[in-house]
Amino acid sequence: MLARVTPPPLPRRIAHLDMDAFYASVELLRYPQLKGLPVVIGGGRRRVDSVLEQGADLPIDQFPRLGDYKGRGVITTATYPARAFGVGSAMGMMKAAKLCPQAILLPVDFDEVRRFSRAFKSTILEIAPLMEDRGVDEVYIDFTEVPGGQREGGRVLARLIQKSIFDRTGLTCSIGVAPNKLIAKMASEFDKPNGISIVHKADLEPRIWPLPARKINGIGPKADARLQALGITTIGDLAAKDRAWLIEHFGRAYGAWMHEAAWGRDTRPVVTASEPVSMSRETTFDRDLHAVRDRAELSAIFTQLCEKVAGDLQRKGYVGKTIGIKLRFDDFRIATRDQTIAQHTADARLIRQAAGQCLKRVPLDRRLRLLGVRVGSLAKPGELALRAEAPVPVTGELF
DNA sequence: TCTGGGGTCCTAGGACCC
DNA sequence: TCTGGGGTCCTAGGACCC
Repeated sequence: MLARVTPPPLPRRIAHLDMDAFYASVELLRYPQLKGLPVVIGGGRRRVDSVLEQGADLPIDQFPRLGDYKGRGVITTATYPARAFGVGSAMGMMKAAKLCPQAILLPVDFDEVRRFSRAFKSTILEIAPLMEDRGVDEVYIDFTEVPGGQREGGRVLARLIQKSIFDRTGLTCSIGVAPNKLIAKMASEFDKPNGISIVHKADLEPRIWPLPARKINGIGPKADARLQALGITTIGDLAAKDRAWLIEHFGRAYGAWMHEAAWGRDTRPVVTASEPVSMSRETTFDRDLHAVRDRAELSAIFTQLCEKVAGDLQRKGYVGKTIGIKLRFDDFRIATRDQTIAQHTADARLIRQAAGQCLKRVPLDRRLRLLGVRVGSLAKPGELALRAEAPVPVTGELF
C-alpha cells in the first residue's frame, strides 16, 4: 500500500533582530560628522534647537550639548561612544548630563525613525515572510522553512539579512538565531553591534546558564530583586531550583514559566499579525500642576489628549468602549480609573466626557506630574456592524 | 530640578447570571 | 438560613517590554 511519507519536520530556527542604537544611528545618517562621538537622543518635550534647522552642514561645535539641557525626560538611545561614559537608555537626562555633559543631544525625529523602521522591516519581508513586529527597532523572524534558513544554524541567512538592511538603509543590526524566541532574544545581545550569534540546544549550559537571571525577557527589576533575595543570581541558579519550589515563591503561572525559561524551553510561535488592544496618549508636564490652581491649564491639556487619542483611533480605523485616565502624582504614585461606556466610539467629545467622569473619582490631594487618556476594548467599526452592535433595547415592553 | 511615552498581560475582587 | 459551583464582565493596580 502506498503511504504518503511526510518528511520529518525541520528543527525550529528563530531569529531575533535588533537594530543597533537605532534612534541615534538614524541621526548619524543625517549628521555623519558626528560619527564616533558621544551622541544621545532624548529629552522629554520636543525642544528642537533652532541651530539644527541648518541641517547636515552644522559644524560639530554648534550642536546642542547634554550638559546644557534643562528639563524633564529620559535618554531614548545613546551611541556606543556615549555608552562608554555609562549613559544608557531610560536614564534620566539630569543624571546623564552629569556623566557626560559634552555629549551631543538630539531630539527624536519620530517620522524619520518610522521611515527607517518600515524600510528595514520590508527588507526582511522580501527575504523571510514570517516576521513578528516587536516595536520600531526589533523583530523576530522564523528561519525554519526559509530556503537556506538552516545552513550553518541560520548564520548564512542572518548574514544576508544583515547585509541587505545595510545596503538599503546604511544601518547595522545584531541578530541571534536559536531554537526559540526566548534564546534568540538573548543571543542577539551576545555580539553587539553588527554581530550574529548562533545558539544551539547544547549551548544552554555553557552560554545561557552563566547569564544573570535578569537577562531573561520577562524577568524584570522586581522579580530579579526577589530572586536575588532567595540567592538566585544566574539563569543556571534558576534552572537548579525545582519547579514546585519556584511555584511556591512566585505563583503557579509565573513560577512554572520561570522554570521553563531557565531550561531554555519556549514554544511561542512567531506571530505575524495582531490587533491593538488599546490606544493612549499621555504627557508629563513641565512642572507639577495643582488640580485647583492650574485647573484651566489641566483642562486644556486633558482635552488635547482626548483629541489626540480620538485622532489616532480615527486614523487607524478603530473605535473603543473602555475609556480611562492615568494620573501620576508628584510623589510618582500612579492612579488609574476607567469606565466602559454603552457603545464604541472614536469621538473626542464622548471620550472627553467619559474621561472627565473618571477624573472625578480620583482624590486630587497631591500635585500632578502626568495625565493620560486611554481607550481600550477596541474594535473595527465594520466588524461591529456585522455583530450588529445595536443600541441597548428599550425595556418595558416585555413586561 | 533624578525617573518619557506607548503598549501588553496578569491578578484579584465584586457584580451578576445560570 | 446556609451553602454551591462556573463563567463573564468590569475595575484598579502592577510588572514588564520597547
